[in-house]
Amino acid sequence: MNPLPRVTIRDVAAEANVSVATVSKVLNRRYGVSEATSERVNRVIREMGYEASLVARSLRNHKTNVIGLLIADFDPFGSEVLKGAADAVRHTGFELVVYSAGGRPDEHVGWERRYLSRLSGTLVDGAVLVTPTVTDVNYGAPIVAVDPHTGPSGMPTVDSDNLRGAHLAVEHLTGLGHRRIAMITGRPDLQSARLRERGYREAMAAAGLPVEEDLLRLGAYDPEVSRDAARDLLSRPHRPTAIFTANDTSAIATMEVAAELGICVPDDLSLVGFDDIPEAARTQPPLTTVAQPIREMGRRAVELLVRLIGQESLETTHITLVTRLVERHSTRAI
Amino acid sequence: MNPLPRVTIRDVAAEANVSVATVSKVLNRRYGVSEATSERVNRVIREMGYEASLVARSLRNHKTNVIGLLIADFDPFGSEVLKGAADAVRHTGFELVVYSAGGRPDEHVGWERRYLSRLSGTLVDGAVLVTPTVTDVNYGAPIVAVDPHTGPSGMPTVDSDNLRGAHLAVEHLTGLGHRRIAMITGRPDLQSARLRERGYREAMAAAGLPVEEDLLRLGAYDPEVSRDAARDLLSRPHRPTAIFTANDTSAIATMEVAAELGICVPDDLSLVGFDDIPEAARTQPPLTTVAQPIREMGRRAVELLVRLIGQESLETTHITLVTRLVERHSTRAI
DNA sequence: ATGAAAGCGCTAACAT
DNA sequence: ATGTTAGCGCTTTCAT
Repeated sequence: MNPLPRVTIRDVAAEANVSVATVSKVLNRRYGVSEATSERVNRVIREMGYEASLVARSLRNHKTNVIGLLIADFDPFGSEVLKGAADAVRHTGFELVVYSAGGRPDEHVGWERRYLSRLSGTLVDGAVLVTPTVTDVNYGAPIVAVDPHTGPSGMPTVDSDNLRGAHLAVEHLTGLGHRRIAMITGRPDLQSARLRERGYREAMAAAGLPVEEDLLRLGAYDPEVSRDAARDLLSRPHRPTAIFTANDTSAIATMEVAAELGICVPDDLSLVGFDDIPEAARTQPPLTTVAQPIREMGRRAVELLVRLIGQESLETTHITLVTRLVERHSTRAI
Repeated sequence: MNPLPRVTIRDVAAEANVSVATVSKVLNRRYGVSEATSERVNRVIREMGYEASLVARSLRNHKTNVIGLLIADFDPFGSEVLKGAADAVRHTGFELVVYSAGGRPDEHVGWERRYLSRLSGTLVDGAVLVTPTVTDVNYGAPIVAVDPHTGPSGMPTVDSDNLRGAHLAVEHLTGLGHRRIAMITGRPDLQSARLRERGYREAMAAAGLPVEEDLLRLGAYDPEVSRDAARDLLSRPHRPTAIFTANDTSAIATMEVAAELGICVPDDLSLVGFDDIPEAARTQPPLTTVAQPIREMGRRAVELLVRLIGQESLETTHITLVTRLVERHSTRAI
């Protein structure tokens, strides 16, 4: 029952009556091993169930064939990026390992930085950072950021066109005749959230509509905060006829609050989200939202990273994917 | 732009004019370093942004404080287990790293075995295996299996009461007056799937209903295979009035096929799934299903593993969680 | 209080 | 064809 000690290359060497160097050569298919020896060593390897230690190997080589993905939380956005990355990695000969922040809030900011320095050059050949808080550092290995908190820095980045997405959302609403359009905003520390808010303001202005600051409420990409925001917005005497939320999670929270208040979506209130997470298609009514190709962002990030690792010279290291409006049933003409 | 070489303990030592041993002592808060030296070293560490390499450290110590989670695929089940595990790990002082199978089919069976031997004793102190194909091996580190393919072996296991869950599903259907109840089965290589099928047969028998072999179709826990199964079942002249599917993914596929065929759920067809993945609550109509506490399975697996790593002596290493019927709107009395 | 040196498991020069 | 050896970055005796 007690864990057996690991079988090491020395055990194999001893058992096969050769040196560890020979075993290593067999392992790595190097030349200079006779057919007979090679076969014998392989047999012993199989018999003993030996596998080279990834750790020891990493320490020696500086190539591991694994790419890391660092993610703060397994929220819907992160999970989708993850799936896309897992998908892309299949065709690359790399393996994927995922690190999640331990979760202690005090360790939150900059956690990817610590992880990275501990891993890079050793355990991973490069890493994808999902919504990282830091983007300014030069690590020991290539890094690609997906939807970073701060705007494009020197770091290779995959994001989507948040500004245009917000335009699309608001234009859809104004096109439907809405004029009192509120917004539940995202996390002010995130570039994506700021762009979505800017898009809202620009599109309102373009439609000749005044932006009433009172109609902007912080949702912080968080269900609870968004519920409060929605409750505030919807329990006013002169409430907005439409709400644009900075992400789908906020929209879903808003929908729930509306239901509690007896406000019918879309009859009494139009709602547009952002992201198009899988859940958005399954709300009641299904949510009209701005789709970001989240999985594709994960996929592209891995592809970019692999090329970076391979030292390919790239025309550009900033990829911005298009956003588009997905009209479902949470909006209606006024 | 080119990645800087890693800062190593030697760089720090050189910069601080001490030996690497001293730096190591400072790092690990060992006694025998003067206050002054310690402070100086710490300053240099901060200035250089040094972090000890996880790899080198693992190779030396044989304790890493990280637990691994091995998962074949980020499917809904696996993702939920992952969330539960990530949750539980927060309170343990361990860190979680997730490995996903590369995905090449030829490498599929037994992939967790290879990973495990490469990691154990070095990179992770123990591992959680999600729906592993092998359960019979003694590795270098503690292992906990979640919903293993084969039945309980010697390996510590977390699963749920699949047999009782299937009973619940079929009893619900027979209680509603259904008699022609079909089943779309799971993957025959999985213990869980076999138990669900056995439960179906037992409950049918208990209700005095004959099991027509023709009413059993393979769904393999796979959307595509399940669609075919559903199409076959539903396009017969004398079709079943109810279908019990081995998991929710199959149920959702069946629901889609029913819609295509103009068969109304639940009016023309009652449907019961298994798992209660998040998607199940959001189908149209919402799916009646047997809930497994998937996240809790992940949580319990981590808890069990941590105790195993800590050498605690346990009363039992097999945890079976209860399943329960969640009645939503995909079933109706005949 | 500090440092020299051995060694964790492995690979790659460099012998033989 | 095979073996010897150095060294990857770190921790830990064991000197000094």
